[in-house]
Amino acid sequence: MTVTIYDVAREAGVSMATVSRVVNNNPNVKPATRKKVYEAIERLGYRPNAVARGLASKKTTTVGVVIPDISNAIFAEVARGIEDIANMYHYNIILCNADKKKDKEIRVINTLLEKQVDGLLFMGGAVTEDHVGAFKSANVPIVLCATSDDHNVIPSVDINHEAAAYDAVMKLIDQGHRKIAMISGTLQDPSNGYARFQGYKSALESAGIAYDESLVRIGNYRYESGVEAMKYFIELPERPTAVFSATDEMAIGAIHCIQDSGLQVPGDISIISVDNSRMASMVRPQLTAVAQPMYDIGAVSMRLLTKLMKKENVEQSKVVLPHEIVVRQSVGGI
Amino acid sequence: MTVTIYDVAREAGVSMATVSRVVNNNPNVKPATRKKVYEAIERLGYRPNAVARGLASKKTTTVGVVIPDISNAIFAEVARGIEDIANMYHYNIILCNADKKKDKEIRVINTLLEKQVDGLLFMGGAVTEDHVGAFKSANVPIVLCATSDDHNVIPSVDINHEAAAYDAVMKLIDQGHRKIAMISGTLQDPSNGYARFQGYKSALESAGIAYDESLVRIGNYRYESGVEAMKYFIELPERPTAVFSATDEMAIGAIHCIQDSGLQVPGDISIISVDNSRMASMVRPQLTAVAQPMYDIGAVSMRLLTKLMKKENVEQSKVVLPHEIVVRQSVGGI
DNA sequence: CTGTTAGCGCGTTCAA
DNA sequence: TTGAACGCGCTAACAG
Repeated sequence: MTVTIYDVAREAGVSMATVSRVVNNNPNVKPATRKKVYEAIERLGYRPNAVARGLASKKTTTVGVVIPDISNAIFAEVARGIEDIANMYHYNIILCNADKKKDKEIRVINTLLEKQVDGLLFMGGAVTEDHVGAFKSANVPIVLCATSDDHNVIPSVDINHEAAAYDAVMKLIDQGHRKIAMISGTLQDPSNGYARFQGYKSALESAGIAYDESLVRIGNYRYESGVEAMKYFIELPERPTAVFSATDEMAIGAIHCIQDSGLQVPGDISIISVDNSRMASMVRPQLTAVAQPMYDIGAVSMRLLTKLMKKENVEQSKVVLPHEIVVRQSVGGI
Repeated sequence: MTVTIYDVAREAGVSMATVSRVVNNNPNVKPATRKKVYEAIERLGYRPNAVARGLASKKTTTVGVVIPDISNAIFAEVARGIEDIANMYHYNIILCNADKKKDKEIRVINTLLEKQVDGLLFMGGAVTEDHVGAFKSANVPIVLCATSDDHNVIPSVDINHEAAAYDAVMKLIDQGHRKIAMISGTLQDPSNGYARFQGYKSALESAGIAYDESLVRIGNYRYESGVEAMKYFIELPERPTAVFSATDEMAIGAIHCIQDSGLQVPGDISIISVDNSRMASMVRPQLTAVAQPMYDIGAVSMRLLTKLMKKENVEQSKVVLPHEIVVRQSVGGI
């Protein structure tokens, strides 16, 4: 039924070792022999069995990717960066959604490890002790991707979320805004949530603006929660003149909420966010945002992982990619 | 270093066959023995090697997914549907982007097959003879997902793209429009391109409207190409009163182009599209669109694949999911 | 440059 | 209910 390396060997009149050599591009094969083997392979339609190879060589050329949610544009972009680089280095990726749920994350990490992936890219919520434990039980390299690690012990690639948020809010302050609201993600989320919230607070603080709890709403990163939050802000006795959103999508919800209630962006209220997904230029007014280089985060972390897997020594195991503010039309002066 | 089933066997004082049985939940094990084995597993931190298991059992519990581009929201949604169901049936997925490029598709299909996936989900451009050849050389089930197959010989899950387009254009016609333009995808793309274009033409025809070549522009599915196409239409001596876009994203580009040139949607020009991605309600005016149930297409095709992999007999190997028109605000009467 | 021989870690008969 | 033994298809020494 299935044709094996042994069949090819017989067909070509050589040993299976020789077939293995030509299949793996080992130079120590006489061209004539190589040709014979290729012909036999062709004739038989031989396809190497990567599972057997994996068992024998202890390498699978596949890496595990745990991701919160592939249907989220941000993560999908990261995933594309990962896969492109993986592909370039002849790795395949096993993708697992874990929705930032700790138990699900631990579970998929384990099944990925059972599948003998050569490395693991982890994108998730908080990195807890249990995560670190699971990582340590693996004897393959791990890199955190767009995820922070308080313990600072696992290689990672990310932006500085707090600084990004700080810069965004500073932009608002520079334009003269003082009453600045924030649509945040859950504070349980270290990077997209907590860190960005901290950035917001410290920007206010460094401008001497008192932090006002009533000016912060927690959303779930989605469009609808952006409009909900904004609705709340608009109904405030003294409504903010600007709002900082932790994500583009919530920002777009906020913009539409403002417009739907007869106000103008940025005329009445300015909006800024962090992400700069492709959607940012797909709104009117176009969204001013701090750019988070998602594709690059994916690509760089995969590249780092390849180095780790090859046991090359890396100078920098914690890389922080730069962010920059992309000025479009949603922020105005006061 | 790595603890194997043999180590566990020794630790528990049983044979490796017994360990294998408890790991695989074989009922023929005395509870006391089972307990001993579990304890040994715990003590040693044993993790079954799925590669070895795959070689021995000839099943990997992983399926291959070839997808055009995971960073495209539409496909990302399908992928999520796939992964959720895969997960439910304890499969993992290896994801490969192939950008609808034939040679890349063939290549990844082959590496996926080398990796001994138990099944394959194919989402791509045209299904050529070469594709069919590759599929046949596999001795695992394949299902086409959101992709059509002219030869009609491979199991598939999709909507009827032509009918969806027809319905969309009919909606416009029902509102009194006669001068209806189309922003199409490339006609080389069977489903998103050619089929939707055919639907457009046949809707016109059934309404007795002459087809006008100058009213069709080919885009690349992206936002920018939507604004390009619309710019062209607006500058026409007699501009259309409605436009049908093959995708949401191009439709949103068209809406913004119209608005940026001082016209109104739907006051001056109506817009309708096929997709109904989450973005459709993230524009003003909100986009009227024919809904393509992407998540379901993914979920159903994965479900179908599980049946095929279990050799259950399926009644319907070509499933066409229903589409429906979601009326929002971008279409008006004339 | 080529062939022989051991495993890789596990599932699966077949006996007991 | 349990164990012994074989083989899955291939890589990796080691010889020659």
